[in-house]
Order: sequence, then structure tokens, then C-alpha cells
Amino acid sequence: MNTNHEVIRRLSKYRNVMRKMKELGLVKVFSDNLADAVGVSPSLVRKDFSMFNLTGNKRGGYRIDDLVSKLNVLLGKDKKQKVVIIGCGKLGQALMNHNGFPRVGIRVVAGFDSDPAVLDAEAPIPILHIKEIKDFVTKNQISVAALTVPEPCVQGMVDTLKKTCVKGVINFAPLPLKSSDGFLVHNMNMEQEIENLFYNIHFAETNPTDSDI
Amino acid sequence: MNTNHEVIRRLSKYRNVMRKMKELGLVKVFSDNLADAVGVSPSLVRKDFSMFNLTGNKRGGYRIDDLVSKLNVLLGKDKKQKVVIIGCGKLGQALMNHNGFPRVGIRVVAGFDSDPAVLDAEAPIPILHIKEIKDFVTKNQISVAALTVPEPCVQGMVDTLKKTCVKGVINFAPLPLKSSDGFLVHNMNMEQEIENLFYNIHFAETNPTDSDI
DNA sequence: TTATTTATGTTATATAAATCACATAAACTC
DNA sequence: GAGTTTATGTGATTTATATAACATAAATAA
Repeated sequence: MNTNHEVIRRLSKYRNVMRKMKELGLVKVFSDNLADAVGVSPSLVRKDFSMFNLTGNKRGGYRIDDLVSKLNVLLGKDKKQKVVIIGCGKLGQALMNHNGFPRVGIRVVAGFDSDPAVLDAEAPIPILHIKEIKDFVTKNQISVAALTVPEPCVQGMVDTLKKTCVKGVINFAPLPLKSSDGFLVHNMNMEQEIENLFYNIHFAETNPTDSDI
Repeated sequence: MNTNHEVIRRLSKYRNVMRKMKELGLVKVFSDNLADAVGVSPSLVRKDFSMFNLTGNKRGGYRIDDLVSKLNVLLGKDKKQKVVIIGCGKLGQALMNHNGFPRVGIRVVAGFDSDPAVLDAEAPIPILHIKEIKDFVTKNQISVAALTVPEPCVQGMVDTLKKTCVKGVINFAPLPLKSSDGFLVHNMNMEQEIENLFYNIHFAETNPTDSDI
């Protein structure tokens, strides 16, 4: 299908915008609206849709309801998206309690750690010992994990996970991991993002263009 | 200079790799080494360097020491990079204590919140009332803030910050903000990153290529 | 010292991604 | 219902980004 790597990210953004428009009582949306909201050109919006056979009306734009539910299926948002958090330090625990996740249908089902002090199997979202990770993800069919372990533990943890049904991780350690064969890594490198921001502020020629949206 | 938007990110990655190579006792590095580590072609590594007049030896590669210190200047890593955290909920506090930041020379100098229960002006990293933000950033010449406030507060906070010396933010709320004139926004959208990972795992044609590095 | 190797620096080429532009069809107007 | 408007859907074009290719110079070897 010649899928541009950024398309899916944009579809997700369009969807979020439309969900908010819907809350405002709006029924239709035009490519111009989404273009403004997401910061791209209207033709790109239309092309993105057309690429996935999401069609509108030659004059009346797109029906929000229709488009959102089609996007839900397309993006897999019609299914429960279960994740586990590996490493329950401050950051891991923050993610476990992060209310942005349930709001978009992402459910954190358990945390894992090696430190006995943080374990709590009876909590609403249990924190279990890391040695139970393989059993748990297998039993609960977990395909995605967030990695919030210390940097030196990251690679080992990935190696462990590769032997399970987990097919991808969000890595919060500043060591960027590479994706491989059937195992995807998305790096959330906060350190790098801040470094980059500093650079753009202090050195980048101040062209009035955006940096990202 | 026709600066590709991704170049700086890559330079930062090269730098991190070289710092680790240096710890291993290595002295020289070749474009092939960095290409492998970062997941790009060797010619791109050389082009990135040449774009900033970072030169090596026609045969002997690049001297790590030399290159790292030049990159430090170029990326502004020779200066202290001070940031404040706005919103000291679980996530904000996790960032305040995150040891990945000091390791790369990023110093969290204060947190801000409106909830009296979390304020603590005497802590090593003080948590102050949000009403003091303008004074503080002015007095301490802060140009970068991390935004970990609830989604409904984000836009208002940005509007406040725009009137100060803060020139950019890392936004952790799932609402993607746009950069404008002299105010840069980098969005860390964890929700979207996870959604995207789910999509790639469940729907993407399993081409053995990477997704990112 | 001359020949050979090898990794850089840079130009030419290929690939990817976004925008432009316009023909088309649905909805409005008179 | 014929004419006009307007927003889609898509092929052509532009721009951005990365790779490939190679001439060049430093290092080694003979």
C-alpha cells in the first residue's frame, strides 16, 4: 500500500481532533478543518484518507461519526489495548496512574519490578515481581510493554521479552534501542527531546516556521 | 545552511554513542561505526558532519575526543541546561527526580504547582506555587519548561509562559500543541506513541525493516 | 620513494513525502 | 432543472531527505 510512516500518526491526530469536534456538537468536517488543527495541508489530509479508502462527500466534507468509527477500526481502537509497565520507579508508577491512558482506551494491567518494597499484588493495578513477567504476559496475551527500567537493564529486559508474546515496547531509557525482525521499539527519549529543544531555541535560525506540531 | 530537521537529533545520537565508546577506551571512530550504532548509512553520517564543518582524517576516521567536544559546543552542551517542571503530579515529580537528566547535563531547578499539598520551597529541588513562575523564570533565566499539567490547563499555561523568557516547552499532555513565532513546542505524546506501536504490531505489513531507532 | 590501501568529503542519483492543481460530482440557487 | 458553487479525490510537480558513487588525501607497505 506504500504506507508513509507518518500517515498513521496523522490519522490518529485527525481522530483525536474529530472526537473533540464531536463533543462540541459538530457533525461534518472538511479537510481544511483537519489541516488547520493538525498543521498540514488540506490535500495531505485528503490523500491520507484516500490512501485508506476513507471517503467523504464531493461537496459536504466528511461525516465525523462515520470517519471516527472507521478510524477506530483501522487503528485498532475498537479493541482493548492492554499494556504492562516494566520498572516501577517514580516514572513507572507515574505511568501506571496516568489518567491520559484510560481516556484513550489504553489500559495498564500490571506493573513489574524486582524491588520487594514496591510489590503489591493486591493493588487495583498489581505490581508483581519481574520473575513473573513471562507467565503474566502469556496468560493475559499482552503484546505491548512500557520499559521504565534503569538504562543498564534495558537490553536484558528486551531479550527476555523477545521470548514472549510481547511484540513491541515503548522505551523510556535514554539508550535508543533498535527495532528488529518481529520486535518493534519506539523510543521516548526525553533527554534527547530536551536537548533538541535547547538547540532549536538557542541556535536555530529563527525562521517563523513550526518545528513540529 | 539548509539544515535538515533531523540532523541535530542525529548529531546528538552520534555524540552519545561516542561518549560511550570513549568510556570503553576507544580513541577513533569511523563513519561506519556511527552508522551502525545509529541505524543510518555511513554517507549520511559523513554528510551530517560535513554540514557543520566537522572534519576527520582522510584515512584515519574521526578523533572521538575532538568530535565530542566540538559537538558539545555545537549542541550547547557546554552550557548548563536548566529546566523547570510545571505541574507536580506523579509524572511531574517523576521528572523532577529523574536521574537521566543530570547525567546528560540537564538540571531541573524547580517545580511548580497550584496544589498547596505538594509545595515545598525548602526541598533540594523546590516546588513553588505556580503564581511565582514568572518571577522565577525571569530571575533564573530559564528558557525551557516541561509541561506536565492536566490537559485543560495546558493552553493557558503556554499563554502565560509566552510572556516570559521561556522560549520553548516539552508538552506531556496528549493535546498536541503547535509551535509559533518565537515559542517552540515539542510534544511528548505517550498516548499516541503507544497507539502507534499497537497499530504497527497488529496491522503493519511485517516488512523486516526498522520503524525507528 | 613509489605503489597500494582505505576512509573521508562531496557530487550525482534515487527515494520519499508533501504540495499544487484541476477535473469531478454533490449540493445549492434562481 | 439548468447554472453555479464548492469540496473532494487524484495525477503531476515540487521539495526534502537519504543513499550511492567516486575522486581525493592520508597512512601503510614494499
